[in-house]
Amino acid sequence: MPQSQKVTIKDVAEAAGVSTQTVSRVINFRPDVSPETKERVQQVIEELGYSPNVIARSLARGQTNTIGVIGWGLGYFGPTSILKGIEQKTHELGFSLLLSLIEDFDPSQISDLVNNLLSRQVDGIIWAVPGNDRMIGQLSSRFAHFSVPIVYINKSRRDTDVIVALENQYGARLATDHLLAQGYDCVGIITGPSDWWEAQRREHGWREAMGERGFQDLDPIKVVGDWSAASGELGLRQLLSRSPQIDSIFASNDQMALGALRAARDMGIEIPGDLGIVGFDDIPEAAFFYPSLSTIQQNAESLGAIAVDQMCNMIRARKRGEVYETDIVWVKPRLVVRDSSTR
Amino acid sequence: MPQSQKVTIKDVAEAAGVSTQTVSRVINFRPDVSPETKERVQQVIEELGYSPNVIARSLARGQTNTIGVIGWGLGYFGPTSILKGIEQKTHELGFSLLLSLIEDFDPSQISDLVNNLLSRQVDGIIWAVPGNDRMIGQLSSRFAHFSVPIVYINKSRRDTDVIVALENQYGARLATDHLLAQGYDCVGIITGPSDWWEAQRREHGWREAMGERGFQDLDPIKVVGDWSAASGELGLRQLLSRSPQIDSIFASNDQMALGALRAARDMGIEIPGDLGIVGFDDIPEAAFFYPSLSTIQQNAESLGAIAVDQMCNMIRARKRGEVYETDIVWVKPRLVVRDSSTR
DNA sequence: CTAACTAATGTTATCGCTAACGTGATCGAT
DNA sequence: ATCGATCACGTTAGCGATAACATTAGTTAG
Repeated sequence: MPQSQKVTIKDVAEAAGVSTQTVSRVINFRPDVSPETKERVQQVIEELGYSPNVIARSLARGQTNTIGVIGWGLGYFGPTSILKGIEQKTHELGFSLLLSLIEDFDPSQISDLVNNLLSRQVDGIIWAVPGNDRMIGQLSSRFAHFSVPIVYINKSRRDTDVIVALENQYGARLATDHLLAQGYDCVGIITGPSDWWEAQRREHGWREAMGERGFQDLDPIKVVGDWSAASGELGLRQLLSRSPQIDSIFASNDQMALGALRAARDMGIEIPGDLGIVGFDDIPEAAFFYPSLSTIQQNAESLGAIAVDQMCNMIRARKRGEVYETDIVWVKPRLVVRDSSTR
Repeated sequence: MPQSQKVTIKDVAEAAGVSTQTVSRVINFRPDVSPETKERVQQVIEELGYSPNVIARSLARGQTNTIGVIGWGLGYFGPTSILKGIEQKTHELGFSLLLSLIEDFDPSQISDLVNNLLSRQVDGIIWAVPGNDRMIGQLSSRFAHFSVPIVYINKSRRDTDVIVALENQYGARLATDHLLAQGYDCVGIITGPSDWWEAQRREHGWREAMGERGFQDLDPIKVVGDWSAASGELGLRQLLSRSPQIDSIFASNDQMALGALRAARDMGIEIPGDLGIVGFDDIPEAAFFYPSLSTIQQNAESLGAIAVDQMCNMIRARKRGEVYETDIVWVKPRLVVRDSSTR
């Protein structure tokens, strides 16, 4: 029968006829308690429905077992999956997760958020905001002197950081090479906003593949979207009116690919016959688009999980006074072939 | 130049030549500090880069300004939007958010999660797990004696709870009535799992509308899905082979509607000509399906925001020793008409 | 048989902050 | 002059736990 009002370690100690320290030893599984005392205390704990006040413990220990996450883009599949992975791993490792989401990239707001997390004494911070690179640059230097470890997900290399990142460039190569191998000749791109790291890397992979194929001036067969389906729809129209030789499209995410699919259909272009399309992300709906969408599958959840792992390593190292070697962990995406790119 | 290592209120007090209590007064905007002292202290705070330790404050005040959220279904549009709404409102009101996600409905795991949140001294808990009703019944009674307020999102009425819920039944009526008004005669349903509250309410709304239209035995024109596009695809096939008179479909969410769209196309059924379809949720992609999907739009973010508002009211009331009247807040969805249902 | 050790427990001080109460100074009203 | 307010602070005692040290038996070695 757990009580509704606060039972403290003191209450337990009194009821069991021992000191609070002994109770503390029991709940922390310290060795030097006699079996009888231990049992008695545990029984009292049970009876009183005691559970330790983690806040008080945090203050005494100087460690909260909490990590802060700064995220963006719930509503997009990738970021959401990353968050999911983070949450799972966090709990698995016995930490709690303090979540902050940002809407835009206002540096002062972000500063406030970080300070907020720090004053809540988080043991570490995971930066799970996909990358406006310029702005992250600013942050990085601000974060540099912080007292807690930081792990970044999907940001470009800088020297002093731990980063977990998807091989976006490799994924884009997979997509482009696949289209070329299918017999398409000219692969256009609908890319994400140009200051996003992810967009840059994906474009870079596409440029690489196309360059090797002998294409010189790639700008006419590229258009910039904003990750939305609407921008994909518009993008395809622009691309085809500008460069009719395009016979296939690599879209930097599945939403934009969906928009392109739609535009093609409205223009009477047959897919995959007249035009091949490959997306990026493998959102769950992709297999049910018509035609089903070939895409690059990224295991975003594992990105999040790895980030948490790294974080805990850093926390542990720091506690022991060691320095955790900064590192970058790469995660490979893979190609999923469906109907939209096979003729 | 903020320091990287801990500056405490004591350091500030010493540097400013006042007592810690005075510093405390300044940082808490208490009135009884002289302007000069206040300024001096603020300056020292600035210089030292002091920011209060929220953990210590929480312990002293007996309030953490943190709310715990138990969520499910990141990856589904509705639940994710709810979480987004919760996060926004939470920060707007100056609270922090401790996030726990569950995968399945294992009662003991859930008990652990809740206890975990409680031992972290959250000021309140928001239950944002869509509803397996039976299982929530069990929880409710366990939660009853807890010391913190709880707000449920989308659960059926019980006497002692505060609930924020979408009018699912009303939404389903909108969808069904719309199809009937468009001249479709027999509206079949692909519903969600039958122990989900949302699925039940949506089915109920459909039954009501169909009942008024004179339909007696509705079971043959109903099929149960699991919210996934795959189940929607399968569902439509089953439905049509069992009851060929069906000329339109209300799908309990947009993913299943997408699956149905796909099945229809594969079977050579023309939409909306031969078959009308309406979904539920209005996921961002819905407008770009082919044909674009008519659906019931729910403002899930506001559901989350309202829940947080309610929560804070309860917290405030409790602090003042008042009892917050338990209540249920209904949010109305609306119909969005697109191509899949207009002939 | 005593010094030295171990095992099992208790005491004290702190973690960083705030609530509650205490104090001296100033000031207008009686 | 005296009193009670008010102001502007300081002091003390926690919040609920843990770390570090102290203590008391009982055990072992020499």
